[in-house]
Amino acid sequence: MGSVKVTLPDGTSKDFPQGTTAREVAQSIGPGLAKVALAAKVDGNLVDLNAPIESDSAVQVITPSSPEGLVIYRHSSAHLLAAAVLELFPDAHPGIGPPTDTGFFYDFYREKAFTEADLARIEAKMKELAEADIPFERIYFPKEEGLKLFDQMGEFLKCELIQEKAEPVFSAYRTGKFLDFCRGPHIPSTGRIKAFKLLSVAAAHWKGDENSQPMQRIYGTSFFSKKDLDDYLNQLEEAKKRDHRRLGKELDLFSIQDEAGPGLIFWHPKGGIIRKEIEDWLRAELLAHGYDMVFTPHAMRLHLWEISGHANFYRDNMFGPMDVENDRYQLKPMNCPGHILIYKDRRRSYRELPIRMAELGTVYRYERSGVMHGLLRVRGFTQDDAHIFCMMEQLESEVQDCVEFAQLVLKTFGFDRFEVELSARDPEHAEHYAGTVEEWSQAENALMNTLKRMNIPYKYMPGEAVFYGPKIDVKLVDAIGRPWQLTTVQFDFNLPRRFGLEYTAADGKPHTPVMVHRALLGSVERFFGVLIEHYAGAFPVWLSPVQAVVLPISERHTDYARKVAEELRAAGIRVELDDRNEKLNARIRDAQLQRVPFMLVTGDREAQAGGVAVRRRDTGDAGFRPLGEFKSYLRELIDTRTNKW
RNA sequence: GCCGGCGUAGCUCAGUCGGUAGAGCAACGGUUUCGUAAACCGUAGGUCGGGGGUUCGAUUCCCUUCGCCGGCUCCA
Repeated sequence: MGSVKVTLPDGTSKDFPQGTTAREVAQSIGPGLAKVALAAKVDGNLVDLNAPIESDSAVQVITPSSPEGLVIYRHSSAHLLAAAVLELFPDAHPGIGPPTDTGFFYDFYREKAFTEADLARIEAKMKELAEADIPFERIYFPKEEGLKLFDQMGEFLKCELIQEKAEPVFSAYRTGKFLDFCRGPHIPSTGRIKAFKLLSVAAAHWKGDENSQPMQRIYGTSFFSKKDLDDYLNQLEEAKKRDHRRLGKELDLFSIQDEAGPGLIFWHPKGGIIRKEIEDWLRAELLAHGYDMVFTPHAMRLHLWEISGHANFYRDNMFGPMDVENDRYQLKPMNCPGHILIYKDRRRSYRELPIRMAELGTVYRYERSGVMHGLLRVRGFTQDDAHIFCMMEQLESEVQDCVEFAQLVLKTFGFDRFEVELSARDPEHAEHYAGTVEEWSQAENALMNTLKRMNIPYKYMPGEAVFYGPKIDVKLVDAIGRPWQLTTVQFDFNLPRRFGLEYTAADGKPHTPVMVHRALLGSVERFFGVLIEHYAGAFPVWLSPVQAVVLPISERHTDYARKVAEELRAAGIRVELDDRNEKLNARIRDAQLQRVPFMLVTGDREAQAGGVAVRRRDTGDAGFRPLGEFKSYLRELIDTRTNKW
């Protein structure tokens, strides 16, 4: 029996008998480590703690503090879930059950649907199985033999997976009565799973194919400690409180009307004023960034969409065409063809480039009935769209300007974190893409260089590009850490060619310009939805529909209160007078619930001294301020678009 | 589109094992004139999402349709 040399992450190495396990390695480092160990990484491969080490290797013990720890733990949690389901529902057939970013799920095929009550029973059974501390036992099967076994068990879905994915000898894990085709690794035993909760049951399709078997997916989450679990559950509660659909109703910002149709947004006065503020800011910035503002029709001849290709490859996402006289018209799903027509309306010189055409362009896209979601997924929306026509050598600086512009958006609306993704072509399938290999490399390099020059970390996503060009997506991260994809900067090789765009270059000859599609907010609707959730309805002063409310203490203070309101209104401040016959407390409560940033209490003392008693929505009573002073303070908060004050 | 759940007053919800419905808040009328998160009394308000069926009788049971919610899939 030989020995193997085990190198630990700190660089030290030690000899062990061949076939020693990672658990024994952990034990030799310290009993404490062995106790918390979940799995191990041997030469970069994740394995079970009791996997034998057969040759010299680098070994790292995976514990709850390792990045991989939680993923493995949740994968094991998914197995625990399946084990519990099979105990209670022998008619359920397990499909797949992976960990996710926030927990885990397991898909089952079963005739009858699981109910909420079933979830509670399953969770109780999981608890029981966890307390029984059942080991996760790794077993190897030759493919044929394993197939036969799963077939005898009636696990037809597992058989399908084994047929497709299994190595000649594959691994499976046994947890009590539950046997699963699984690569692993898993934690040592169910007793280690301390804090978990089942969250919901929903539908899924077998292998994500909607024509395939409908499955029932049970979602759950697990954490190493009860506290982490509680924190997560609280965060879910917090997210629920911020739900823009609920706040949209409570704050009277927008609605969706049954009578009008799903996915179509009605902006109420209070949402409307916020939209106006956003748009005013954006327009001013667009002009400052050298964009031209254009407006294009909402419906155009279908023929135009045939040229652009949308009538073909985008048809499933378009409203049907309408008959007009002897022609067919199409409600626009995109703004690009309109802008292209403006470009094409006369000859263009290289001296004019880049041309940056911006439009708050309202588009209509057909979304399948089950997918609409408040403001975040709708059928009619307004993109803050722009198309940049330029020469290849101008591309980098244009892209940089777009990314900087996106950063300005983030800053202005109080987001401090973002993530960037660069989607490139799949190098294996050049035939799927418009444009030559050289052009693609040039464009991808331009995007990449820009991000590198700007020192922006990004995720490189090969194969994620759309067929017409590579793109940069910016996801902003909101106040409670959720990412939202809004900004997109897309390169386009396709449309300039399809429409035969040209400019006359210095050599006097026609050349084809390149085109960049770019949206910063994405769509005004979605952006608004994200903003509502980000601020939890408590907008900064410049965006608040009502910036201050004046509250006379009793009827005899109404005249003074009215004067206060008029003076603020004259300074362009959105102020309301609440002189309803309600107690001060009640009116304060209403203003708080409406997230009005400032409440101005006016009684005898204030009238006497010519000022207001300021109450802030966040910190409460802020004491007396002379009216003139408060007015300029408020004006400044608005003019500087201050997010925190 | 698919799977599951749900549609009762403006809002949030209760209720009817088949005999046409209630609460709180909001609205309206009155009393009260109040100092930092809900004063008091009263009034009015519903073809129980729409259509069809079963039934002496349907808000309740069945079918269908529209919409919403949780997901799948897809995207700004």
